Amino acid sequence: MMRAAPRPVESHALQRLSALAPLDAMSIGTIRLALGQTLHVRARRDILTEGTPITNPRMIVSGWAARVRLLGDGRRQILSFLLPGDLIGVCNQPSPLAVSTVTAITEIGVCPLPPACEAPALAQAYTMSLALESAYLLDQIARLGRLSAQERIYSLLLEIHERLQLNGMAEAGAFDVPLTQEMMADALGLTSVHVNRMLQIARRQGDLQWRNGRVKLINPAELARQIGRSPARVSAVQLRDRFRLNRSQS
Amino acid sequence: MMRAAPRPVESHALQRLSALAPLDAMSIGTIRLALGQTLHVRARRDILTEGTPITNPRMIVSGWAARVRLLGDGRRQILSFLLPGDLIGVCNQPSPLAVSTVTAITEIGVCPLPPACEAPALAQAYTMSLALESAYLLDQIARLGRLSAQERIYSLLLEIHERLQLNGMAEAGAFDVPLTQEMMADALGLTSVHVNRMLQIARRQGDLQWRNGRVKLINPAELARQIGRSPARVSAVQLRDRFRLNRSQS
DNA sequence: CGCGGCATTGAACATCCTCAATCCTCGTGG
DNA sequence: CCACGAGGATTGAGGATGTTCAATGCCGCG
Repeated sequence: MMRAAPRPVESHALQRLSALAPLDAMSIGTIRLALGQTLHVRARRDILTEGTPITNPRMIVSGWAARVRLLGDGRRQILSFLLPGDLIGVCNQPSPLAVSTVTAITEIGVCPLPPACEAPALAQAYTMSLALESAYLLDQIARLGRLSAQERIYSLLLEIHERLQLNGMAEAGAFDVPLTQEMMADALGLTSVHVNRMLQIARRQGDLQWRNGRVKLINPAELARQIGRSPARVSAVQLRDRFRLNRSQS
Repeated sequence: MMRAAPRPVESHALQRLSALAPLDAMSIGTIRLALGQTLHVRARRDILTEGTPITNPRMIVSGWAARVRLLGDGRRQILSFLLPGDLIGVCNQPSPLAVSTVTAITEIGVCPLPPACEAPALAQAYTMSLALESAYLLDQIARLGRLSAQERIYSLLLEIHERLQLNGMAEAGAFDVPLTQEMMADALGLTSVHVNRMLQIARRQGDLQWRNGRVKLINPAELARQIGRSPARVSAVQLRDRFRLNRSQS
């Protein structure tokens, strides 16, 4: 499913962390060390199971994963997507349990969380990451609770766009999205049939293109305005490098 | 709206914290000190505004608040409810911004967060509290995404029941809920009209009673089974005192 | 008594779902 | 090179679940 990546794939996680906090050489060294221990997990494999003790915090290096909740009767809700640079199982409780199952969507690279004990900048980045993660969870709640199907789709794609920009995986509104319509549906509280229909409308209206797993938002800013979405902000300190790659667009 | 409480009202926050982690005398002293500085906020007042810098972390002492997201056109989503013992604006970022507006639902008592720097047990309790909070956010996502209106109502009431048990505000499946049907609707992604209809069915089926702001779940365990809900668990260490007050029931 | 806020009701309607068939694409094996 | 199979996308028809709008009831309070 995943072909060889066109560029050094580990760089995305590093780019994200260094966008979350200014990293010193020490931190970067620690990160590289951890990246060297990256292991790969096949698509569809669980890498964490709800209710299970969390042994080791990790970081997504490449590929996409999803936090999932299963309901006894087969219904499934994707709580959030995990992209390169996102953290897994980070918390400082004594005997933490996973609060959700995490499943690999594509084949993914996962490395142990670079230890932050001697790198305050890293700890800083993790704090920001957690804050962002929880902000996106709140967005997801508002999305499911109060947006129409069409709006939910735009909102989710805009979020993904925003997050992929942070780690350098999006350019000029275009980015890879290895999701089936059914996964979109499971994330958005819809059925795949309905997602399909709404996507067709979106394409017909010229709001986006979606071919071969690649999405292009024709006018992200306008879309965001239209559904009243503003980028997630969790700190008065500006995230670095954001939108750097997208100056060209409008 | 709020009458004088029948019992020492500050005890609920304390009870919650000590259920989250075993507190030493030092911690309890710190808490009492903070409780002494409790200020009151009128119902409907905002105590935090989305996008605004967070100045001081606080704790709910009495009453209910809600984390809210407003959509430009008047749509409103309640992200979560804040009950006595819940924390507000806790995070260790440098310049944190509020990610959601917090509004008082009833008149509430709020005190500064008891400082945990010299009380590791307190820090522990806060960590648990944050973990629980995020677990409940995930529940909320699954609720909005994949449950029917009827199931959402049961699920939310069960969550509230569970949380009120933790801080000693529920007994034998009965507890005060100062919510209008419209607030329920805003939390559940429904309209108040529909909440009304579903509640009538629930009452008619003998699943619950709801009079004068007091809810009684006739058979919480059976309800939970029916919608496939299990209590939130974030740590392998058992929360203390849970259900202590409810041995009588079934 | 009259007012305000909330709960309740009805009828018409929109959105989204279900079920099932069909199409498309792509990789496999003959 | 082509038939085949699998997974995903697309389509249609009918139906369920929730919404909208507007009226009415209820109840505590000044």
